[in-house]
Amino acid sequence: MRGFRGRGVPRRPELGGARSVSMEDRYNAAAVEQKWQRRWEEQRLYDVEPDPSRPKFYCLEMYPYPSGALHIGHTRVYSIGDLIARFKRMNGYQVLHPMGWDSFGMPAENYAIEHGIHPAVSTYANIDTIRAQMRRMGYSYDWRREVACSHPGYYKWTQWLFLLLYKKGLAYRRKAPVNWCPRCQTVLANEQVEEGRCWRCESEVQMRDLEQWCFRITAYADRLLDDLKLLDGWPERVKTMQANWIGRSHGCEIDFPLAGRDGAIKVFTTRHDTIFGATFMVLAPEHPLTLELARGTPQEAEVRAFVERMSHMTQRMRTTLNTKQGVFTGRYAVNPATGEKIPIWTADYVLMDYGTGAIQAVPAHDQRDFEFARQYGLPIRVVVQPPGETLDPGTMTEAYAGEGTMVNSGQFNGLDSATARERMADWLEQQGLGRRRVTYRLRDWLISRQRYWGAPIPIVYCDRCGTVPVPEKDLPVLLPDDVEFTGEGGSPLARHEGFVRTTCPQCGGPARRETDTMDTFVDSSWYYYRYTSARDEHRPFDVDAVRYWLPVDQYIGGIEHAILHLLYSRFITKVLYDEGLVPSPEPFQRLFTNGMVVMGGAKMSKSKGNVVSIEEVVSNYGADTGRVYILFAAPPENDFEWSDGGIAGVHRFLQKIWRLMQRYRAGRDGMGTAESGADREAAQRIRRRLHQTIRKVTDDIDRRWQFNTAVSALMSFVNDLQDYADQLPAARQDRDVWDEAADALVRMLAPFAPHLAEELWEQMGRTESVHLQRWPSYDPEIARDEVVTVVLQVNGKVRDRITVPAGTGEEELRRLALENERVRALLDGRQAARVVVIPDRLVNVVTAAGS
RNA sequence: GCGGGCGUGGCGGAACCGGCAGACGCGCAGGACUUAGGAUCCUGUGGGGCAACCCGUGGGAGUUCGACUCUCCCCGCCCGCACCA
Repeated sequence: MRGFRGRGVPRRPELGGARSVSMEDRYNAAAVEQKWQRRWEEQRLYDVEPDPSRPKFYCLEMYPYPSGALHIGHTRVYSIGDLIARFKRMNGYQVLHPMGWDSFGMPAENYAIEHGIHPAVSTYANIDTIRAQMRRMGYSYDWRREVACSHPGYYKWTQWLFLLLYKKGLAYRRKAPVNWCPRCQTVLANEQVEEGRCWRCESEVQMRDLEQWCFRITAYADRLLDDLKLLDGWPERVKTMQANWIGRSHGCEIDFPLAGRDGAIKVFTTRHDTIFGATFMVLAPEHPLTLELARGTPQEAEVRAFVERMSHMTQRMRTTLNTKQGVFTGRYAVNPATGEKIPIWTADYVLMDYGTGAIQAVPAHDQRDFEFARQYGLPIRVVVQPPGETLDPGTMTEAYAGEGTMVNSGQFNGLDSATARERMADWLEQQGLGRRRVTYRLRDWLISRQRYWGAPIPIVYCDRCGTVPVPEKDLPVLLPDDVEFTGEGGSPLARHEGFVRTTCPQCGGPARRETDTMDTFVDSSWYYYRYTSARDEHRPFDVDAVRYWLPVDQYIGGIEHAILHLLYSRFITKVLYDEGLVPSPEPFQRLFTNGMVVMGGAKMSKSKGNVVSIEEVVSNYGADTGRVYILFAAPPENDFEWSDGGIAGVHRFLQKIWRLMQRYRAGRDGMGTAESGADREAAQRIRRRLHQTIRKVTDDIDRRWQFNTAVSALMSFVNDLQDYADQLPAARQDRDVWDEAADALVRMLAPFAPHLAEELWEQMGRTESVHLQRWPSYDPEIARDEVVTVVLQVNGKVRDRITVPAGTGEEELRRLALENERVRALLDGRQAARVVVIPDRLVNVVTAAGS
């Protein structure tokens, strides 16, 4: 493959004397990287402003939570993003490439509780550390646009956003059951509950109803689902996850009248076709009717005890019990289809916050109802018969949930179940018994946090005026600095009298502030707008700037945000879009979810002690080596295993380029014009390989997103170039070809190894940064192979290879194949039954059918 | 259980539209240079066989002149969701 190697030609002829290169023999990454980082900063090389005369490209990586230090996983995301940003810049785009900090959140507050260091102090120290590390990696951010969501200049506008939603009726307060730790006196997020216990003090977590602020994301459920169709540039996987999360289902809401008293129980079902098979009903334990119905029945005490027991159990605890539990309420309802009296139960498998919190139980056709019926001896009635089978309630071992023919269903008997679903919906609506309904799995977004380190919710409670939003002119509602972090007794804000006590913006009377802060996902749901005018003090963002830059052309981040952050951002964007503040209904045109970096098979994490420090990589090999390695080690969507050997190999590659370029510079004056046949051919071959490499690298970056193969293409080309330098004395090498190759190679290197490329570029006598140059283009004519290897097969097996001019015709190839010695020997006098010719690729000689 | 993805040398991976399996790199072996090498360079490196050749992309079938690639079944691993009515 490497055409020039291994032919016994003396190695390394003069070419300026490879061993006597007067410049540094080795690339000194530390010195060069520092030099250029300083210069880029002095020149404000990566600052960018809108330029309507040029196409824009908004390249965004998910902003990080500023934990102690940058780790390898981070650098993967940023190295990919920086590659794309630099590549697009070199292709003539005006590239917005900003960075900021998701700097509110619980870890800083917990750190404060444990170490007595104020979250603001530790957070800003961490930011300084990470920013410095990012600079050492050489990422091309416009740092003037840096945002930190914990900065009052930022959260003022997060509060503005809250008020906007409040005004639109999309922010509201409601009682919601939450995980509550009685010892810590605070709410816990689901992920902070481990097997029913508080992660910090191991107390048993309770369910508690608390007043909570919510965003009405469910009002956008349809649009969030339907607009997924607009997102061509998103991974199917993420779209599927969002669609499942939203969980739209079409069905009916049906009223089941109570027997012997007024009132009815509303249920939601997607299988209203099975209503004739509803032999009992089940209410969620939390359903408001559960206790009410049981009152005065012999079952009252039992129901009361059951509901009480369930109230302490989280959803997770209920689910992990494999058996369903329930009790009879002592009351009956009337099946509106059959007129029968059916018992009303309450059970743990019915959830209050889905549908209506009550179900019609059709044990023959729902597996959960079936299990429950078998366990408690409730009747089972088949109303859908599967094709070619007759179900018998007595012998069934599981529910039949599929389609079939209606039986035991009055006037609907004989219909197929899909048709029956439509007819019965019509019938229910005509009879006033029910109505078609769409239900979602998606819940409203609970944004209250009983925590200090977040954006205060800008609401005031006044005895006279009630709930009053803080006027926009009074924003931001500042977080007080002087609070105590004890870890006991809930939010420090609630105990801070100076914060809580205020006056009502409406009547001027005494009032109390809301002490909950917002979920950090609110902060991150709009930060990509703030980048467009990060220091604007008068509005959340400059609408014109947003119109120029948005939507984000490429968003890059981990799969862990497939639902949360990405769904919330889409929601907030739609709210802003409806206000006419942003130009598109979707924030992120294309989304890329990169794989993790693992070590010893496990995700790198401090607690596992398998963290590779980025400092170590930079000081051992330099930032460029780290960047190229991370791009080369695996396709960007794969997880990959960090390997010390692998990074050393990449370092060798960069050193090899350095040495080769020093040889080129030293030997350049002695080079010629490669006129003789063999020399001409060698030079042309290099030129062809160069143009092929440009084609490959460009396509790999731009279309295929296969940076690993782009790097390997560069490696191959460098190998070829080195062979060329090794095989011929300088005088026989072509200076023009060398100049063209060196120029294009350094340009292509620029997005991968920006410091090395910049240094080489300067050495070549260029005065303007390589990062402001155009990406090299290739000439398809020059890239075209002149000769190709054509494979000769006999009955599909490779028997020989021949070299022919590219574009050799079918007839000629057939002739060459049939005349080929090896082919003839294998044919052994037999006739070719068929000859398949694929020009420039292969000839397959087939002797007989089926052989 | 449901949904999605993935199985290729000792390792990471390549093979883009059905056409040379293993590019590029790591590792390993041998060699050159060297006081030295953890620098650099050269050669070799899927398995079997002296060779012709045979086998080989998780396993089995199928379609095809031809399958890592397409279809079906099975096995294994990973991810997501999980009592959502």
